[in-house]
Amino acid sequence: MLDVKIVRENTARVEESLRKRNYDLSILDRFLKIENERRELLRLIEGKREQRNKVSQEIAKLKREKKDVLSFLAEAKNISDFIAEKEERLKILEEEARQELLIIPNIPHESVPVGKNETENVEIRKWGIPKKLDCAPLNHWDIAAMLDIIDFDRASKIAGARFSLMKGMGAKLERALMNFMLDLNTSKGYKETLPPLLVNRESMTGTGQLPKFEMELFKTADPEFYLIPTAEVPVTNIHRDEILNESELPIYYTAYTPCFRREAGSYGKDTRGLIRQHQFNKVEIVKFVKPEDSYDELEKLTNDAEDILQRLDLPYRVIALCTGDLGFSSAKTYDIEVWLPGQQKYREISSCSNFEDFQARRANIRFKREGKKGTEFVHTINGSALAIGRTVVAILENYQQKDGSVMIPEALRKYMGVEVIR
RNA sequence: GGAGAGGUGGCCGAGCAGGUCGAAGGCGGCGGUUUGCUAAACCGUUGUAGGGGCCAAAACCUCUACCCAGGGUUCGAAUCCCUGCCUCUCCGCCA
Repeated sequence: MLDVKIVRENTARVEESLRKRNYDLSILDRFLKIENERRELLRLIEGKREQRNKVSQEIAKLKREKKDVLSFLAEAKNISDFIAEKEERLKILEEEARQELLIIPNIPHESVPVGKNETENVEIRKWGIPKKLDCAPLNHWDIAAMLDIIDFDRASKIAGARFSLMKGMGAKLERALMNFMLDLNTSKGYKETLPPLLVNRESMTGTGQLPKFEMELFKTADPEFYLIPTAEVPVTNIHRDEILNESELPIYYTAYTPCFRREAGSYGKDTRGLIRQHQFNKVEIVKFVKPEDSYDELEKLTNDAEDILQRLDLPYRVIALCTGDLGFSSAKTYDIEVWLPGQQKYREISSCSNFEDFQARRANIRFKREGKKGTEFVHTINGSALAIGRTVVAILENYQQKDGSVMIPEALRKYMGVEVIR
């Protein structure tokens, strides 16, 4: 959520932001129209309330002196009736203004490249060289079928499309990756957490999934909970409605969780294999930082996610999302894309974003500076480190061998207990 | 699932036979006195948001709202009534 003051007093900046993101400018006009009416009405009501409070105090005084108050009662009643009527309208306006404000996206940072869509994202750096395989590269689902470590057919019997059943060394590979990633992240100062996978509406609104993206979420009926699409949601909400001390910052968390996504609107995309699932495992890293540090911290967080790929010796590149591809809540995002020989393409395996104070304002996460009056919103940053299903894909495809077996990356062997899956 | 207790400021905790209560007291924070230094003691100060005075800020003054949330009663609600949410205790059931 943007600062109402910025929207009101710095409208041009918000307009530019919407234009760069290819958003319809009408959402801004709608908001401003409602907001102006709301302010005007609020002034009127506050003036009337002042009147009423004065009369009420007068009544209290007269009563104490045992004097007659009848004429004042009638006057006060009139004012109260007037206020009650106007307040109804005010409530409607307040709710409307809030709803409009909640669907205005964050303002991209000045360093974000301007562009229409994902084709105009900018490559920042590349690491590693795709290995020359001594055979024609296979897709991970063919490799997995041959090794009998992922069973998509039975998964669809049990649940449906876009689910997977990991078996044997496949299941163990997922578990090994979780442990490897969590161990590495915690060694860098990220505190391990294991949060709820079902959350309430407030939490989803706090991080920006609601109200705009309801269609992308799974939801339980009674009682009503939302299944998390990423650990970002419960972990960022750890400090919702809190005031942190400056000395506590920065706070680093890491969390392994399953993630649940409807994937509505992605019919026909990545229908085979592990790339796009309704349920997948992910290790996330999240930071709460002071505003002046947030862009340095984003770079460091991105490096921390890259470190995992380097240790697994998987080639990747880092791209900066352009304004047209940037997520709703994000001010700046780096995607890390891993090389997949089976597709002969780089595919997203992590997304690292600085939300500045956009989530913090929605979720009301503030901090107090030492010796200073008042509070400020923290900046929140998070990234995948990493998406585990896609890491499995990358390992299967990059480490496949001519005989159909798959080597285990050096760093993972102590977690797997074997050097090769065959 | 059954029975009970409770949700007040950064924290703890009074107030709850409706009026001068934004709310006693304590802790913490900040400023000061004292001190070789530290501690202690003492004095003062200390909520958030929005609006107006002055739209260039800051300070100051002033108004409005906020005692879990939402409704209701009333001239007036932290206080009374209803609903919801959350927390805790006991019993039952359960991985």
